[in-house]
Amino acid sequence: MQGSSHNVVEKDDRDLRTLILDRASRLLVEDGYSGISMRKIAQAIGYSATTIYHQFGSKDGLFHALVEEGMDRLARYLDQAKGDGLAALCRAYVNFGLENREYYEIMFLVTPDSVDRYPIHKYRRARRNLDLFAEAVADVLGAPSTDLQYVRSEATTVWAALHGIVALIVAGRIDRGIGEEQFVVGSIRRIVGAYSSGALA
Amino acid sequence: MQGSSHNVVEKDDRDLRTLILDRASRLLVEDGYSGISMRKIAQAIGYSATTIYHQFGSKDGLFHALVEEGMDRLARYLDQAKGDGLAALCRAYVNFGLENREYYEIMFLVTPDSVDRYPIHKYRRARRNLDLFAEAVADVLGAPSTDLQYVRSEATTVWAALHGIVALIVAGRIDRGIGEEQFVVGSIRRIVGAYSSGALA
DNA sequence: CATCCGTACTTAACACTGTTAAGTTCATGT
DNA sequence: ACATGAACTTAACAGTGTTAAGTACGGATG
Repeated sequence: MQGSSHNVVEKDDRDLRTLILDRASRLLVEDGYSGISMRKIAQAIGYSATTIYHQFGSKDGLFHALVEEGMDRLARYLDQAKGDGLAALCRAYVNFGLENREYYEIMFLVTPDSVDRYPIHKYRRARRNLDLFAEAVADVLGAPSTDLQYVRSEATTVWAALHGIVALIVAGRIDRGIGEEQFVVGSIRRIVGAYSSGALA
Repeated sequence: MQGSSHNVVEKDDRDLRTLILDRASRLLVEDGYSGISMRKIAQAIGYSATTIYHQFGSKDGLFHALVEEGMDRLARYLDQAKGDGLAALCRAYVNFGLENREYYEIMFLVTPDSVDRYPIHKYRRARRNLDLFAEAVADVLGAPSTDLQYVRSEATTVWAALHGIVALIVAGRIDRGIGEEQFVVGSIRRIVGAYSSGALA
């Protein structure tokens, strides 16, 4: 049924595509995810909403593209902290989340009902980001890089903890009596501590 | 402007109110948050949508009531594990999240754009739940119950880690190669470990 | 009895959303 | 000159939260 979209990406389409993405990104940052709509984006670029559909197929399509861009941004944060140890990597992750709240929202907070059929290949970026944590965790644990599954699981645990931190802060659910910076620093210290001091063999 | 709602809660209104809440809860569990709408709920109980507005003021009003109910459910889970140590409390939290995904979604995952002006008094329940963690953390740390602010902050760190676990699992973002149960158990062990083995004085 | 009044509820609309069928416009190739 | 197809638009559908206006009824008051 929906096989009508030819997925045409010719030379000139690139321009329109990036124009849409740029404006959408702008509006996303300004108004948050729930503040943007296909019509608003369309109006902002001077095209009709249907044009966006011709380019991205659906709002999810545009959504995915923005998520991808967010993953790249995150990767830049993490790459910069690469090699500086687990604590630095954790801090970089949290910094990304707090400094790019709207991107964090669409990347990890919003579930557009179609998260199940996310095109898997688009998650290579996400997995690569996780692998950065796996490396750092393996380092701290005195990695037997044989058991990759185990290291990945532990890296996911670290990621979950960090995600919890960012998610609660971004959602404004942390008690105001608790200083944000102190909370972040203290939490990361706990996370790293759980892996450093010979804990759990 | 919106001061027109008399907030009338007489005898008979209780029935209709709980009728709405029951059906809404049912639909929430069956269809998830995005699957319910005022009109659908109204149709399910044989009233017009406007009637729900007369009872709850807005979708957010109904939403808040459901969140409150969810907080009670969570409290029941946590109370059952009370006194059995931090690990048991953590496990109870995660179990609640995984066994009541739709409630967890509206409680901590969905941000209805008005999370800022949540009526604070409704968060007594939420804070009480957090206090249960504070107690358990204080126990494990060899509590100087003087520094309540510090204990609360550490309890929030634990909560954040647990929230991350549930959030990622519920959102289906954990790599399928990682066993859910093993992941949960391993993560909780790390969390408890971060506080038990004389870590961080 | 008749009138008023407020409660409980409904209908109908507004402005918005994502989405799509059915065009239209227009340059290009034959 | 004609056909093709790509690029783009208009107009609509079905749905959303929300609200103004109105109806029906029951009880109190003149």
